[in-house]
Amino acid sequence: MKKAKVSKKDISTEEKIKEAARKVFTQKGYSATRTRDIAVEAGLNLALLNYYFRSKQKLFEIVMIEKMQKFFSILLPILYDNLSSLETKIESIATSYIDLILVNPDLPFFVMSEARNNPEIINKVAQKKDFLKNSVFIRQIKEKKPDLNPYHLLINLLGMCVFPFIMKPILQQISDMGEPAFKQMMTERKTLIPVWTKAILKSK
Amino acid sequence: MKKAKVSKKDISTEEKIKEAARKVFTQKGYSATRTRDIAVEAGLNLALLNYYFRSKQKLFEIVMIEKMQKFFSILLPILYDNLSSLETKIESIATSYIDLILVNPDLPFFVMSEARNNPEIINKVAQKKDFLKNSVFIRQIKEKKPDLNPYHLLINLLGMCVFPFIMKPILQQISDMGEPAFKQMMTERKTLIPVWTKAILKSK
DNA sequence: GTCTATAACCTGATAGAC
DNA sequence: GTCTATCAGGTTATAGAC
Repeated sequence: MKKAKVSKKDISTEEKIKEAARKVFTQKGYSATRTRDIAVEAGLNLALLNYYFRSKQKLFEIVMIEKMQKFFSILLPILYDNLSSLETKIESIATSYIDLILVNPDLPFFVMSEARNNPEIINKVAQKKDFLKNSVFIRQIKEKKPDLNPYHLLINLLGMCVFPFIMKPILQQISDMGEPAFKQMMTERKTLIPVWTKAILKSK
Repeated sequence: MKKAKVSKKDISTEEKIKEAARKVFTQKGYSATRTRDIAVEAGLNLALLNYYFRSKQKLFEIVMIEKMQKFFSILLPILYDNLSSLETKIESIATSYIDLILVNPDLPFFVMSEARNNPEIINKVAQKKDFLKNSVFIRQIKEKKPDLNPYHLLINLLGMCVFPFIMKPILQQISDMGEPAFKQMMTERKTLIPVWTKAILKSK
């Protein structure tokens, strides 16, 4: 019997495990996390993980697909929006991605990392092979700048949003930048990235 | 007794192990590699790893520091070059990084990934805490664009070089881009990134 | 559904023969 | 120096009591 109402203090054991799994897997990756870590994080014992999910692998795949969807669910509707201009799309992507990642700082690294170990999993969430090629976004770039490979621009845009978070551990070691300064910088980037991207579009 | 001459077919066992360790560790990361994988890759047996290097951890640290140095050894001399202009530095960084990573495609991910698990290790290779802040490069950006946080530009520049390699597994799944097209794109970027970076510098 | 205890397996490291 | 065999400890998964 499932409960109809779920308050913060009254979540199902299954959900407790998932929540703990989300946290530990995204922080440490598949190989480095032990099922014990998840059990402890959830305040439960090991046996329950296997009772609710058959194995570490199964539990991981659930979390993985969820996170992948989170990562792509921002991109997809914007890329395929027929009504908005290219400029508007660029602004939307920058703002939504940075806001998303500020709240989920481990997300980009986790997605990139596990996509490497298991590239097929991307197909489970990103429909057809050439969904990028046929997007409105790519078409709009081609119209604006026919001589440029449009993927360059998409990579730059995503990179400017995502890469700072990936480089953060190194950046904080080799500079005097603390956590508040980093967040401040990422907030600035929400308005700067569209300006820069447009400058790139206009260049030479 | 060490040999004076070392041909390709006549490398020491120690070096065979190191070479195998480089390959497996950079591909799979610390946690996911088993010492057995390295032994097989080297065409040797497990016991020899512990004979030459005391433990998995020790062997890893050797590889890790080596790779870190490889990654930073490009940046350092350019950042501190008193003679070259900012524009020249930008061109040097783009060209050298992309050339380096085209030959070592797993390098950036490995460095970012393991720097996360073990941030202190960066200090073993990147001298003092504020070596970035006092660099000629950062000073030159400040002169050219006093209103901009100079780290923005460095992050953009590095990101444009490095991020495509990090995103490659995803990119190849969601687009029709194969290996030759990817390499072609990265070669194009060697000349495009400086153009874009200068456009960013000139932007409002 | 939840727990403790344990099985079954894997992995890093070592002993000891050659 | 190199190998085979094996240990010791940890990890995933399951059995069985409650």
